[in-house]
Amino acid sequence: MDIRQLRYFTAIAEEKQITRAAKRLHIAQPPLSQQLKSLEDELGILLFERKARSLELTEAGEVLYQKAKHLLEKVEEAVLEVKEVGDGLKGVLSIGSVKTCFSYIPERLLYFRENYPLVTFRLKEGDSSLLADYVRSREVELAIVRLPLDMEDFSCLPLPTDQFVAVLPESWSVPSALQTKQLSDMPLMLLHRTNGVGLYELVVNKLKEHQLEPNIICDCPDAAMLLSLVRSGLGVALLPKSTLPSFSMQGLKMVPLEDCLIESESAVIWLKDRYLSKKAQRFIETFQSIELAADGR
Amino acid sequence: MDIRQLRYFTAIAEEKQITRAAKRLHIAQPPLSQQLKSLEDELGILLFERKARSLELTEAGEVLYQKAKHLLEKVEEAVLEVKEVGDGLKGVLSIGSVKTCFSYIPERLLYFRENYPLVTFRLKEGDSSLLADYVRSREVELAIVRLPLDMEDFSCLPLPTDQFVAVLPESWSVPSALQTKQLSDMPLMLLHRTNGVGLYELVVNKLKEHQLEPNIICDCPDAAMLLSLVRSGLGVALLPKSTLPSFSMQGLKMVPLEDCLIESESAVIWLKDRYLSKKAQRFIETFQSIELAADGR
DNA sequence: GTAATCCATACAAAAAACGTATGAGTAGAA
DNA sequence: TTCTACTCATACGTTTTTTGTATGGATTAC
Repeated sequence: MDIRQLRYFTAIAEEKQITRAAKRLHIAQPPLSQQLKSLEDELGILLFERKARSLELTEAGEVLYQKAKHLLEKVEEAVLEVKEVGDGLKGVLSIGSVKTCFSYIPERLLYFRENYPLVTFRLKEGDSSLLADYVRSREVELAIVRLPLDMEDFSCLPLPTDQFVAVLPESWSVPSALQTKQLSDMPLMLLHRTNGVGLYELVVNKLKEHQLEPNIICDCPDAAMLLSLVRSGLGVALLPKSTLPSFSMQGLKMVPLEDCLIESESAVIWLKDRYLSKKAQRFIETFQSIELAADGR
Repeated sequence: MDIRQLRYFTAIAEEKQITRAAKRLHIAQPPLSQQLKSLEDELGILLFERKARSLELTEAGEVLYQKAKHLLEKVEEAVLEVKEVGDGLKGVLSIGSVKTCFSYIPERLLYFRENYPLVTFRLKEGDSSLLADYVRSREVELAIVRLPLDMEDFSCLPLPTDQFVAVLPESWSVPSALQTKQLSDMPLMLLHRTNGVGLYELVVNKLKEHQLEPNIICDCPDAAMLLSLVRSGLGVALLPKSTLPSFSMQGLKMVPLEDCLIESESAVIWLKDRYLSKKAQRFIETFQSIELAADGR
């Protein structure tokens, strides 16, 4: 039995005539007679009672007609849904993001969902090297991470570079801007990945390049913890500016670095030369178009 | 899209390998590759992610797999059910029966249902000519009727001939047997069809053949009414013997006709040279085998 | 009785599916 | 690394299936 045969059969059942059904199906009449016969032979039963002028369904034929109609509907439905999923119009998209980049997410998710309302999201977070592993193991399809990162396995879409700012306790007497060299006098606190090379090393190296010996009193993988420590007056945190919108700044003061030497780069990454779902592709396109729009401003 | 292609696809999805799936399907590997490709082309989407050693379903592939599995089950189910109905093992069988033959029914229905427990019944009643019309218009597939009847449109299975008996009020002084000629003295009551020629004419003609002028004081299409009239002492009813088991004989007395001149014939009838459902055919076979068994006694 | 319809069959052409042979790419072992 | 083993994809010829054309038989409408 065949889907085509079922279509033929239902056409005959509805037209009650092979000739008319053949016209409707845009085929000649004899093949349709034959297909009906072969279906009847295969089932070993008579589906139509051949009356003089028209064909009438037998009881078994009626049963098959009801089933076939239902089945054909289901088939159509399945094809449509599979196509939607395949075209990235529907499905679940797993994304990872480091917390310090999370401020990029909401706006873009909102925009994406306007265009693809059937796509839902599953978010994971972690530091960049963990997220890179998630991408490699397919736990997420793409991730928003801070560079540097070993990019051998990944394709990427760079996000706008991001200046580092200093975050000081509000209680401190705070200048409106800082020179980088002033930092060496202050107790610094930096983000540090649980493993791998990242921002921490970037900052330390940058400062050393300028013959500055930083006074790092704490490193921590979590920005919220870090900011709490600042709030308590322990020291000064150095963070990419884009990190801050996600956190409460109560009791804190952000101060830009006047001679900004340190910049942070972020990027959307995904597995290079491997299957990437359509919805992930569309998500990346969305990201891209938003960057372009932002550039245009 | 094709049922075969869905079968192929699910096999690949389950085996995660085209080679293994091809073995399972008893075909060579290349055609299976082709069929998969043609399915993917038709849908316009990738169903499997070609990994080095095995194929993994994409999200769209996973959706199709779930749908396909379900669809294939439904197809199997539909085929089985259609076959059952077509083989007469399942369905609704519409039967008509005149009340005076109803005593034939219960035993045979019981026996039939032992062999075909999924077949259910829809019973209609009426006089023989009405039932003949029901058969012609397909309101019932077969009917149990009293002859005579215009048999041009029908095939039939004759049932055992049936002697007429007289039914008298119990209160009357009743002989243990009657001569037919004694009937002419008595007030007779006969069944009479609402239209058409039937038992009534049969009886009247038979009596006239023997130079007996019957004294018919009532005719009535319904046996129950007729027997009520007898019970009240109005007269004597002449009925086929097989009619009586369906009715209460309280206040009545059945008396055989000694020189039984009048016989009634019944038959199962159905449309000649037209489609007859398998279940009806089986019902007729059952009837036949019961008659044979009864003859053998 | 004739024309018009409709279904079924016969046969040829076109399309689809299949099998064999073969090549390219990758994983695991030597 | 090289070699082997294994998998998938492609090319091409063969077989099977499906379709179209031509035609005959049966039935209805005029």
